[in-house]
Parts: sequence; structure tokens; C-alpha cells
Amino acid sequence: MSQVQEAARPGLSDDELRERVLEAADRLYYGRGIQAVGMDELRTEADVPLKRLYKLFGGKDAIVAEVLRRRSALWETGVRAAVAAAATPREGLLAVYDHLARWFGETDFHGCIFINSFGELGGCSPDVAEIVRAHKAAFQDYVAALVADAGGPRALAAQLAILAEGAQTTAAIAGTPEAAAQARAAAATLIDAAGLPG
Amino acid sequence: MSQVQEAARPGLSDDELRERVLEAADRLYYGRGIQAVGMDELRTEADVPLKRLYKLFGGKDAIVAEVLRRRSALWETGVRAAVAAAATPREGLLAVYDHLARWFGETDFHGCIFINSFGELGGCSPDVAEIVRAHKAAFQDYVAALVADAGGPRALAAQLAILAEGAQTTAAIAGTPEAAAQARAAAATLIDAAGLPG
DNA sequence: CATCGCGGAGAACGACCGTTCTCCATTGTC
DNA sequence: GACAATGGAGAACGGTCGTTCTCCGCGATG
Repeated sequence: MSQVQEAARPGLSDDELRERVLEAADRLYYGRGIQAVGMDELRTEADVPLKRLYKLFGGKDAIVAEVLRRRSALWETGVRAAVAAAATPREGLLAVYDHLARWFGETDFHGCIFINSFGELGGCSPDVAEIVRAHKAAFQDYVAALVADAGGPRALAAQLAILAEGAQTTAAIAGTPEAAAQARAAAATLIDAAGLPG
Repeated sequence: MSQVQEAARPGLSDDELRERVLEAADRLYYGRGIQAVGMDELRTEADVPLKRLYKLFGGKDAIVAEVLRRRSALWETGVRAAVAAAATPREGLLAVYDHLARWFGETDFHGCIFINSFGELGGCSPDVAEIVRAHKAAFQDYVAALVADAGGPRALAAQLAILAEGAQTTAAIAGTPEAAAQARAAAATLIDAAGLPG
């Protein structure tokens, strides 16, 4: 058995390695913060040669941006699926908070990676700040579209989005998931007060 | 004029120097993040000898903790004053969001330093995480007391706190202050729906 | 078989971190 | 006036960061 273990395989594709790196980076950055995780630890966790890592991504900044973009797409997919499963427009809006509740209940929940990254790097990295801003703006636009489809007033959308944001920070800091249910109840009250059809 | 400019004074008191250091640390940490600001930059900004800095505080962790504790006290003072100026319990609750609106409108607003610090260090520093948790818990307790005094239901307090949190993150990331007014409108709706006397 | 080039492992590099230490001017005391 | 003590300025230290480079074993090619 030579010292070369992995190279015995016909050679892992670039796409496969990118996937491994991004999965590891997501897990490490989300759990401990971006600055706290060095390239060497990422290299070890993903089991990818450092040289290949730099050839595939160019540098840490690009990996961070890619991780955030993937999380954004994952979030969008998840919330859209939750909303699509609802029977009525009103329940579709409330399904957003049920989706949050499931997320908050996961054992490795550590808050919203966009809020966390913005707190960590927003003051120093315009790139990260812009990705976070775009992600949150897209969510607000999505909620606005849901509210419009449901025939609700324009002002309701911003209020519902603020409730979702507040639930995320509250649950993350408290370390408990009940903020989702509290935000859901508040959302239901706001929706009803807006005279939205049930 | 010798090279010793400051020492010509009879000697700055420890309290005075502590104040200068904490003021500079607050400004730098809040604007750019904690890990992005080194002790040398803090030394320069506060114009305090590095040796004295370590004698006064012991280390960076202690400075960070002290900055957060001061911000917590400052926030508590500010929000209590805003509430106290209100004529009725209902307006007292809404005054919280007016206070947020004034804060969001400040030119150097960069979000909530507790949310930011938690995002940056919450996964690595139990000390920071605990200070942030305690600060947010104290705010929730304060809102709960206001709601109780106003005769509102227990569930309303958590909803109002979540709105305040969401407004802070939304305003910080978007870079605009309108989330405060949106949260205030939502709060008014929730308060009215709870049947709280006007 | 000789040679070449690719890719992997990890050392090396410069920069910066938090912290400590060295050196020196100044000051208060006998 | 000699001298210990204080405190300032900044170099030094060990460690870690992101990134690059060196070296070597390997497979492909003539």
C-alpha cells in the first residue's frame, strides 16, 4: 500500500471536489464563523489538496461567496416548497413560519448565516454585505408577491418579513425555537387585521 | 518641546484612560467588527500606551466584554427614557419603535452590536454569547413588564420583542431606517388586536 | 526505457494577531 | 546630587492567517 491512497481512484472530478469543499465550508463557517475557520482546516475537513482548492476557487473570498450563494438558493427552494404545500394564500404566508419552526428545531441550528456573516464581515467586506443584502431583498420581494397574490395590502409584506427576521435572531441568540411559533401567531393576527380572506 | 507630549500633564487618571479606551473600542468594534480591530489600532485610536492598556483591562476579551456591558446599559437607559416620556401604556410600547427609528437614522448606524457580535463570535466565545443572551433576555423581560403593566396578554410581549429584533436586522442589512416605522405599525396592530386599552 | 508534465503533500512566506519585554527619560525621595 | 521607581515608546515573540512554492512520485508519450 503506497502512501498515495486517493489517487488510486481514476481521479475525482472538479465538480465532485467543489461539492466536497463547499459542503465542508458551509458546515464549518456556519458553525464557528468565517474568520475562525482557516484554509488549512477546510482543506483537512474536505480532504482536498490545498493546491487544488486554490485552483478550483481562487481564494477564500470566492469560497465564502459561493457558500452564501448556495445557502441562498437552498433557502429559497425550501421556503417555496413549504409555501406551495399550503392550501390557501393565507396558509401559504403562515407556512413561512412553520418552515422556520422546523429549521429552528434542527440540532445544528445556529441562526441565519446571512445575518451572522453580515455581523462578522458586513463592516469590512462589501462583497459579503452585498450578497446578504440581495438575499434579504429577494426574500422581502417574495413575501411581497405572496401578499399581493393573496390580495393583501402592500404594508403587510414588510411587517411579515420583519417578523421572520426577528424570529431568526431571537431563536439563534436564545438557543430555543419558540420564536417561530410566536412570530407565526403575530403574523396570523396581522393577516387577519389586514382583512385578508381566510 | 520634548518628545513626551502627554506626560507633561499631571498624569491622566486610570478612570479617564479607561473611558478613552472604551469609547474608542466601542466605535471601532461597532463599525468594523471585533476581530477586524487589533490592539495596536485601538492603542493608537485611544492614544493610550499599550502597557497601560493591558494593566487596565488585562486583555482584549475583557475590553470586548466591557464594551458590550456599556452598550447594554446605554440601550436600557435610552429605551426606558423613551418609554417614560409616553403618556399612556400603549404609547409607551410604541415608543420603543420610535426610539429604534431615531437610532436607525443616525449616520453611523451599523445594526445592533449584540446581534453583530453574536454572529461574529457566538459560535466560538461562550463569554460573548452569554452577554448577548443576557442582554436580549433583559429586553424581553422589560417588554413583558410593560405589556403586563398595560394589561396586555403574556403572548403579546414576545411578539413585540420579535418585531424589534427584526427591525434591527432589517434596517442594518438594508441600510435604510424604514423598518422601524413598519415594525411600529405592526406593533400597533398587534396591540389593538390584543384589546389593550388605548 | 528515458523523459516530461501533472498533481499531491506539506513546508515556506510575509503579514498580522494578542501579548510581553526591553530600553530609556522622567520624577520623587534621601 | 545619587538613585530607585514609574511609565512611555516601540521592538520582539510565538502563533496563526491566506497564499505560494518546493519537492517528489506517478502515468503518459516518444
